[in-house]
Amino acid sequence: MAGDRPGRKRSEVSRAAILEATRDELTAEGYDRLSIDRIATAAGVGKQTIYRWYPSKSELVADCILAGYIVRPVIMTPDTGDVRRDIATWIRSFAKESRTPSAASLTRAITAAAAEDNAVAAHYQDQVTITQETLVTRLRAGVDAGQLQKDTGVSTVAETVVGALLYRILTRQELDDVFVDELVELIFSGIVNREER
Amino acid sequence: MAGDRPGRKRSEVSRAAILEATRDELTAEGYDRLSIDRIATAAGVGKQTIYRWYPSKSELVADCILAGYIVRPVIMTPDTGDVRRDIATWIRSFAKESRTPSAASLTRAITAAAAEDNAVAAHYQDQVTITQETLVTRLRAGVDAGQLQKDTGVSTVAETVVGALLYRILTRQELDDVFVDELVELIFSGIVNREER
Amino acid sequence: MAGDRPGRKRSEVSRAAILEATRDELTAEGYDRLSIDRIATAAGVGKQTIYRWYPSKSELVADCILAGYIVRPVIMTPDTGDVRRDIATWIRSFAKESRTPSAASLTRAITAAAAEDNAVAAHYQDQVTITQETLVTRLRAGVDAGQLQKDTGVSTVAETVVGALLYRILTRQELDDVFVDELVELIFSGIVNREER
Amino acid sequence: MAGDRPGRKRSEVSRAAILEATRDELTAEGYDRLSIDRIATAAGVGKQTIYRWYPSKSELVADCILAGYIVRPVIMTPDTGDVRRDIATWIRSFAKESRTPSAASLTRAITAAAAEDNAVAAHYQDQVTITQETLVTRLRAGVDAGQLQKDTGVSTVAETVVGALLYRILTRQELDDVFVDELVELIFSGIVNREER
DNA sequence: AGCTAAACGAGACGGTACGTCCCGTCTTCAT
DNA sequence: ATGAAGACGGGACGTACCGTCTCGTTTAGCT
Repeated sequence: MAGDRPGRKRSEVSRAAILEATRDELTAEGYDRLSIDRIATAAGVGKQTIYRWYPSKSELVADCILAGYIVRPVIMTPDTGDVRRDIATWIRSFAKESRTPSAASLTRAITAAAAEDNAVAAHYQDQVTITQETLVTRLRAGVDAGQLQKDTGVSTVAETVVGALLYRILTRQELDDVFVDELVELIFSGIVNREER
Repeated sequence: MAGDRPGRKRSEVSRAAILEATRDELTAEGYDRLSIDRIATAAGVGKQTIYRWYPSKSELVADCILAGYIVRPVIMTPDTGDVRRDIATWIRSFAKESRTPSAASLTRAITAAAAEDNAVAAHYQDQVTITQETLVTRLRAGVDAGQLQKDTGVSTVAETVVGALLYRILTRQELDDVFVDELVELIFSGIVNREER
Repeated sequence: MAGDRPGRKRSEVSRAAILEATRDELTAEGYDRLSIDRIATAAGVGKQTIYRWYPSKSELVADCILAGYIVRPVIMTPDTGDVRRDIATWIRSFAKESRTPSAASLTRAITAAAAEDNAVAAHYQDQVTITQETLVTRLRAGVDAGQLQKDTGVSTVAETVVGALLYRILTRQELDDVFVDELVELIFSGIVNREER
Repeated sequence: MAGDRPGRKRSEVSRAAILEATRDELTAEGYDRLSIDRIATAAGVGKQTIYRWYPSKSELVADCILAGYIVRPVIMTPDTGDVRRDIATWIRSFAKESRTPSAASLTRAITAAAAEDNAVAAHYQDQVTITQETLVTRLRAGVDAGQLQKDTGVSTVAETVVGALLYRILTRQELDDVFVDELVELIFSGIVNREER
């Protein structure tokens, strides 16, 4: 069989401890100030056990994301039949959850990590895609129901929404109701003045 | 007179050398791997000369932005009378410029810096605001001309556009024509299906 | 019968491989830089197989000496009837053999080991004693033959000779003919001037 | 002028602290178990300050000897006119001093160091030479006074005496009166039986 | 012209963290 | 039961940088 090599197996206990410690450090200190020494100590693990599995700080963070230690809780939206209301609810939930200081700082940290490293960026992308899934699904249902235009670039819309929200988080601006409302209005109605057409 | 203290004056040659070296390091290595020692050596300057003026890495980067060493070239748009065409042109220019590898990596580095540090974030915000200025001005003109809706949240629109573009840069996705076109369509027309109203 | 326990018996092949690898490491690197990991790899043996039999680095080296992997070839001297000539021959042989670079470095390594560790020192002492044996025997024969003084502290003489030789090896001085001749003269005749008595 | 380089000067306080800590570690742990980390901590010094001046553990120990932090107190001998008595006194003093546990362990450590490293060996040699100086001087005076044979290889005698003593220290044998007396007898009278000539 | 003082390059300092090597132990599979 | 393979918690290695602190030197304003 494949995995029947001799030698001790990888300790899942250690793996979990390392990833938890990494997430905590990331939240508390940010990506820039991550310290492998500190993570090892906090996880009660030898440094080599970290380096054995992760060639670099970024791979560690990447696995942290992959293993689901750094997740925005997936936001669900009921399908009330009114797309705009449902999407607005989703955005409002996201905004609310983002106002938690620790969530915001973890988001900033992980975004910085993604910005600086290719490997992290890939996993980050996957993770955000999952977050967007509900949004995309609801939008698609709206298209099918004829409420949204047939040729709507559903994923572009989702990305634009998430991009706008992340931008506010990164620049440390409030995700307040005014912004959310304007964003929803923008997304749905656009800015063209149709009265004078 | 103020500032007429005795002693040697701050060397502008050194200041410029430091900021240039910082920008180069930032482009090449990213914010995370910035090294003051290396900057000092590259700039041919003693470390103390850096620390005399910048209490920390982030302040240095902040001044680097402030002094215009890290700028996206301000993109101008002619007012052809057609708002949508003009905005599309602006976005397309931004996208094109962002496809330069060094511009993209510098953008990522500085965004990471902003994500991790408050002081940088503030200057970053200012800088992006300047970048958005043309966009905002053109949009406002469109509103005045009656082409756009009166209550358009002009700066929210600008932020959403920039947010979406930055998001693509951060996640290392192509800023291709399809995305740009869909973004423009989204911004102007929204996604609601007006046929079946 | 004793030792008839169940299970696989200790592999003499492994034991030999370990001791040989230890001797080689010792010669090449010295006691200070001995590495159990490297020995295990070189011997094609698991580390545990070493630790099962040797509680520490020093015990390993001690057994290495005990098992005769680290020996100065026993120097024999014919009994020509002339003690002084025979002893001189012995010393000259020892000196010659010590001029081999690998023999010298192994001697230094093992001496360092003995200096730093009690257990090694004991075995070292035994080993040197064996080396001295021929010397002591020949000296004793000389005493019996009336050529040497009756109350000669035979083992003190042997130790002094060996001590002097080792001292030259440790300090990396040549064991040249001049030194050997002076040593022999010293041992046999002493330094007192008998002419003017 | 020569030494007018820019930059902060080497801290003599740190140098002294490092050498003292090294000597203490050497006495307590031996050469093999020397730890630069521990020395740095004990000396209240950054590790780099050690590595800046000493490329390796052995260079550090070498400077420690050179700077006189590891010395056997120089043993003086009055010239009573009786060479044998004076030399015996010297040896007895050396033996007595060597019975101090810390002196013995430091001697063993430094001898191990000399055995394993060329650079240390050179300085060690110098240091021992100084120790032997008194001995050599007294012997030479004995030769001049006609008490010793004219062609006595004075330094070979000194080396043999010291070599024999060090050998006993290395192998952890007592430097008792019996040994000392036999050594003195051997050195002065040799072992040849003159009665029956 | 001489004095005082700030800024400069250079570089040593006490430290923190890095990524690697090795220690001695423990676990797993194969013989 | 023994053995090789190899992961584990931990200690030390030698290096890179941090931010601070002297140094000798240069440049300015003030007397």
